[in-house]
Amino acid sequence: MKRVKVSNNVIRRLPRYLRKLDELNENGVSRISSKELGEQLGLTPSQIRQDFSNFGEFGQQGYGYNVPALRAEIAGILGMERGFRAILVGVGNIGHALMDNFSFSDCGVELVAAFDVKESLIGTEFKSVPIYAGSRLESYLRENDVDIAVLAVPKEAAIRVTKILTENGIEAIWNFTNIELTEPNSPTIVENIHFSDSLLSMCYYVAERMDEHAAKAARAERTEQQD
Amino acid sequence: MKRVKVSNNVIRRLPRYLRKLDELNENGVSRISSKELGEQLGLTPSQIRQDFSNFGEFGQQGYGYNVPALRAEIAGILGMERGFRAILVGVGNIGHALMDNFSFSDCGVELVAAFDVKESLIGTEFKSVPIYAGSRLESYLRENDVDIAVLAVPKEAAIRVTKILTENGIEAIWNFTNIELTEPNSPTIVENIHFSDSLLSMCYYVAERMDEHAAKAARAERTEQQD
DNA sequence: TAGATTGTTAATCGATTAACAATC
DNA sequence: TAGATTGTTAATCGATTAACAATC
Repeated sequence: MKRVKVSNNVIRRLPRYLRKLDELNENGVSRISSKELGEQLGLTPSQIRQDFSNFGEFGQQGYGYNVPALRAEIAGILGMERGFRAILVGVGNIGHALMDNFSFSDCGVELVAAFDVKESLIGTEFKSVPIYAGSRLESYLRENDVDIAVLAVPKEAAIRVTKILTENGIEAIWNFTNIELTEPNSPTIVENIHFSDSLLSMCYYVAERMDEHAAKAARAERTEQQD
Repeated sequence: MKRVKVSNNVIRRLPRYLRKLDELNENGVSRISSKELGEQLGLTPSQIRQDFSNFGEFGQQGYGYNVPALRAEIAGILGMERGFRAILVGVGNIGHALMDNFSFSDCGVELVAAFDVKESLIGTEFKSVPIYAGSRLESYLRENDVDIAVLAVPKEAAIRVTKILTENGIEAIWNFTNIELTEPNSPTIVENIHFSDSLLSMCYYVAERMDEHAAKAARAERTEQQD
């Protein structure tokens, strides 16, 4: 059982560990030390051992970690065996891309239904997930056990839909809209995928890099003139 | 000019400031204090002032910050006025969704071309962005000035395409594939959008919440039995 | 001028890294 | 047994928060 509050930084590293362990598994590696794992992930062995020790003792002195066993532990910590049920609200571009490409089941999540207002979609199925009318969202939530809502509606509809979701007891919202959903007082868990935030952060680093290059070139220029 | 290395945490907050300032602007708010901004974003006033002070003095004692001016400063810091040029590699589900829905120009980035191997797409345009054959990627990079590549190809093609991109001097890769692109030695900037990492982190918090509820219920149960 | 609020220095807090005894 | 590597305690480092003089 988890006792102490584990920091967000640690939680964010867990999926990376999981992915690396899956990769090791595929390559037939069944055993790994924190030193080796650290090198492959760009982390210190200390950090890795500290991270794991938040949840238990998964290794063995003199040996390291058993890859499949550690993988199973982390999957358990992340709740992948709990069979969380999700619905998708908004089957537009991004919603459709998620249904088609993204493997919810690889994350241990079951996508049970989708909702949209577009007449041509309502009543159809995609990859055996039924698409219902948006107007049925509220009654569906009341009548079914749903943990997670994937919010992929247009910006204008986001607030209205969020209200329906939170008022009908959804645990968590995976937010693909570009609005700030996180409310200070709300008990609903919100996880944002903000494409523009991600791109802009990257742009900062590109700009920084270019400035460094320019500064270096300017210095070289000055040095040359001095000769 | 930027002198000191600014921490990643600060950089990740900049796009949030930007979004909030845009919202304030739309609502006709032209002036804000760090106290008020902090309340709206769930940050301390101290942190906000510290963040900004990494880049300059944007406020005024006794007054606060001018919203449009601060917005412009942050946009500048993020490199939004530099006219970075991007290409999209892979016009599948997610690539197409980005072309259709995502506003590159809102981030100050110009999407100049897209590439795919699908015959029916090659030679067409989408929203006035030309789609070329994947085989033309390398020559395009040599002949054109491109800063950013948006990588939205299937998993299997990711490594091969990344090699072409890095060998032809791309500055940064916005990675939508689920593979770990970050190489320790590579000079290429990589920004990952890992859907599954995001969903799994969220699942952890959902699981934690449920465990807390269960524990509370169990405690209540025991208390009742004692009576 | 008086009140408000900045930018910055100092204090605190938390996360990462180092060290090491325990033990496989 | 000897070597390797863990889990954990202590030390360091960095980020956040608090305090306050400067000043609009």
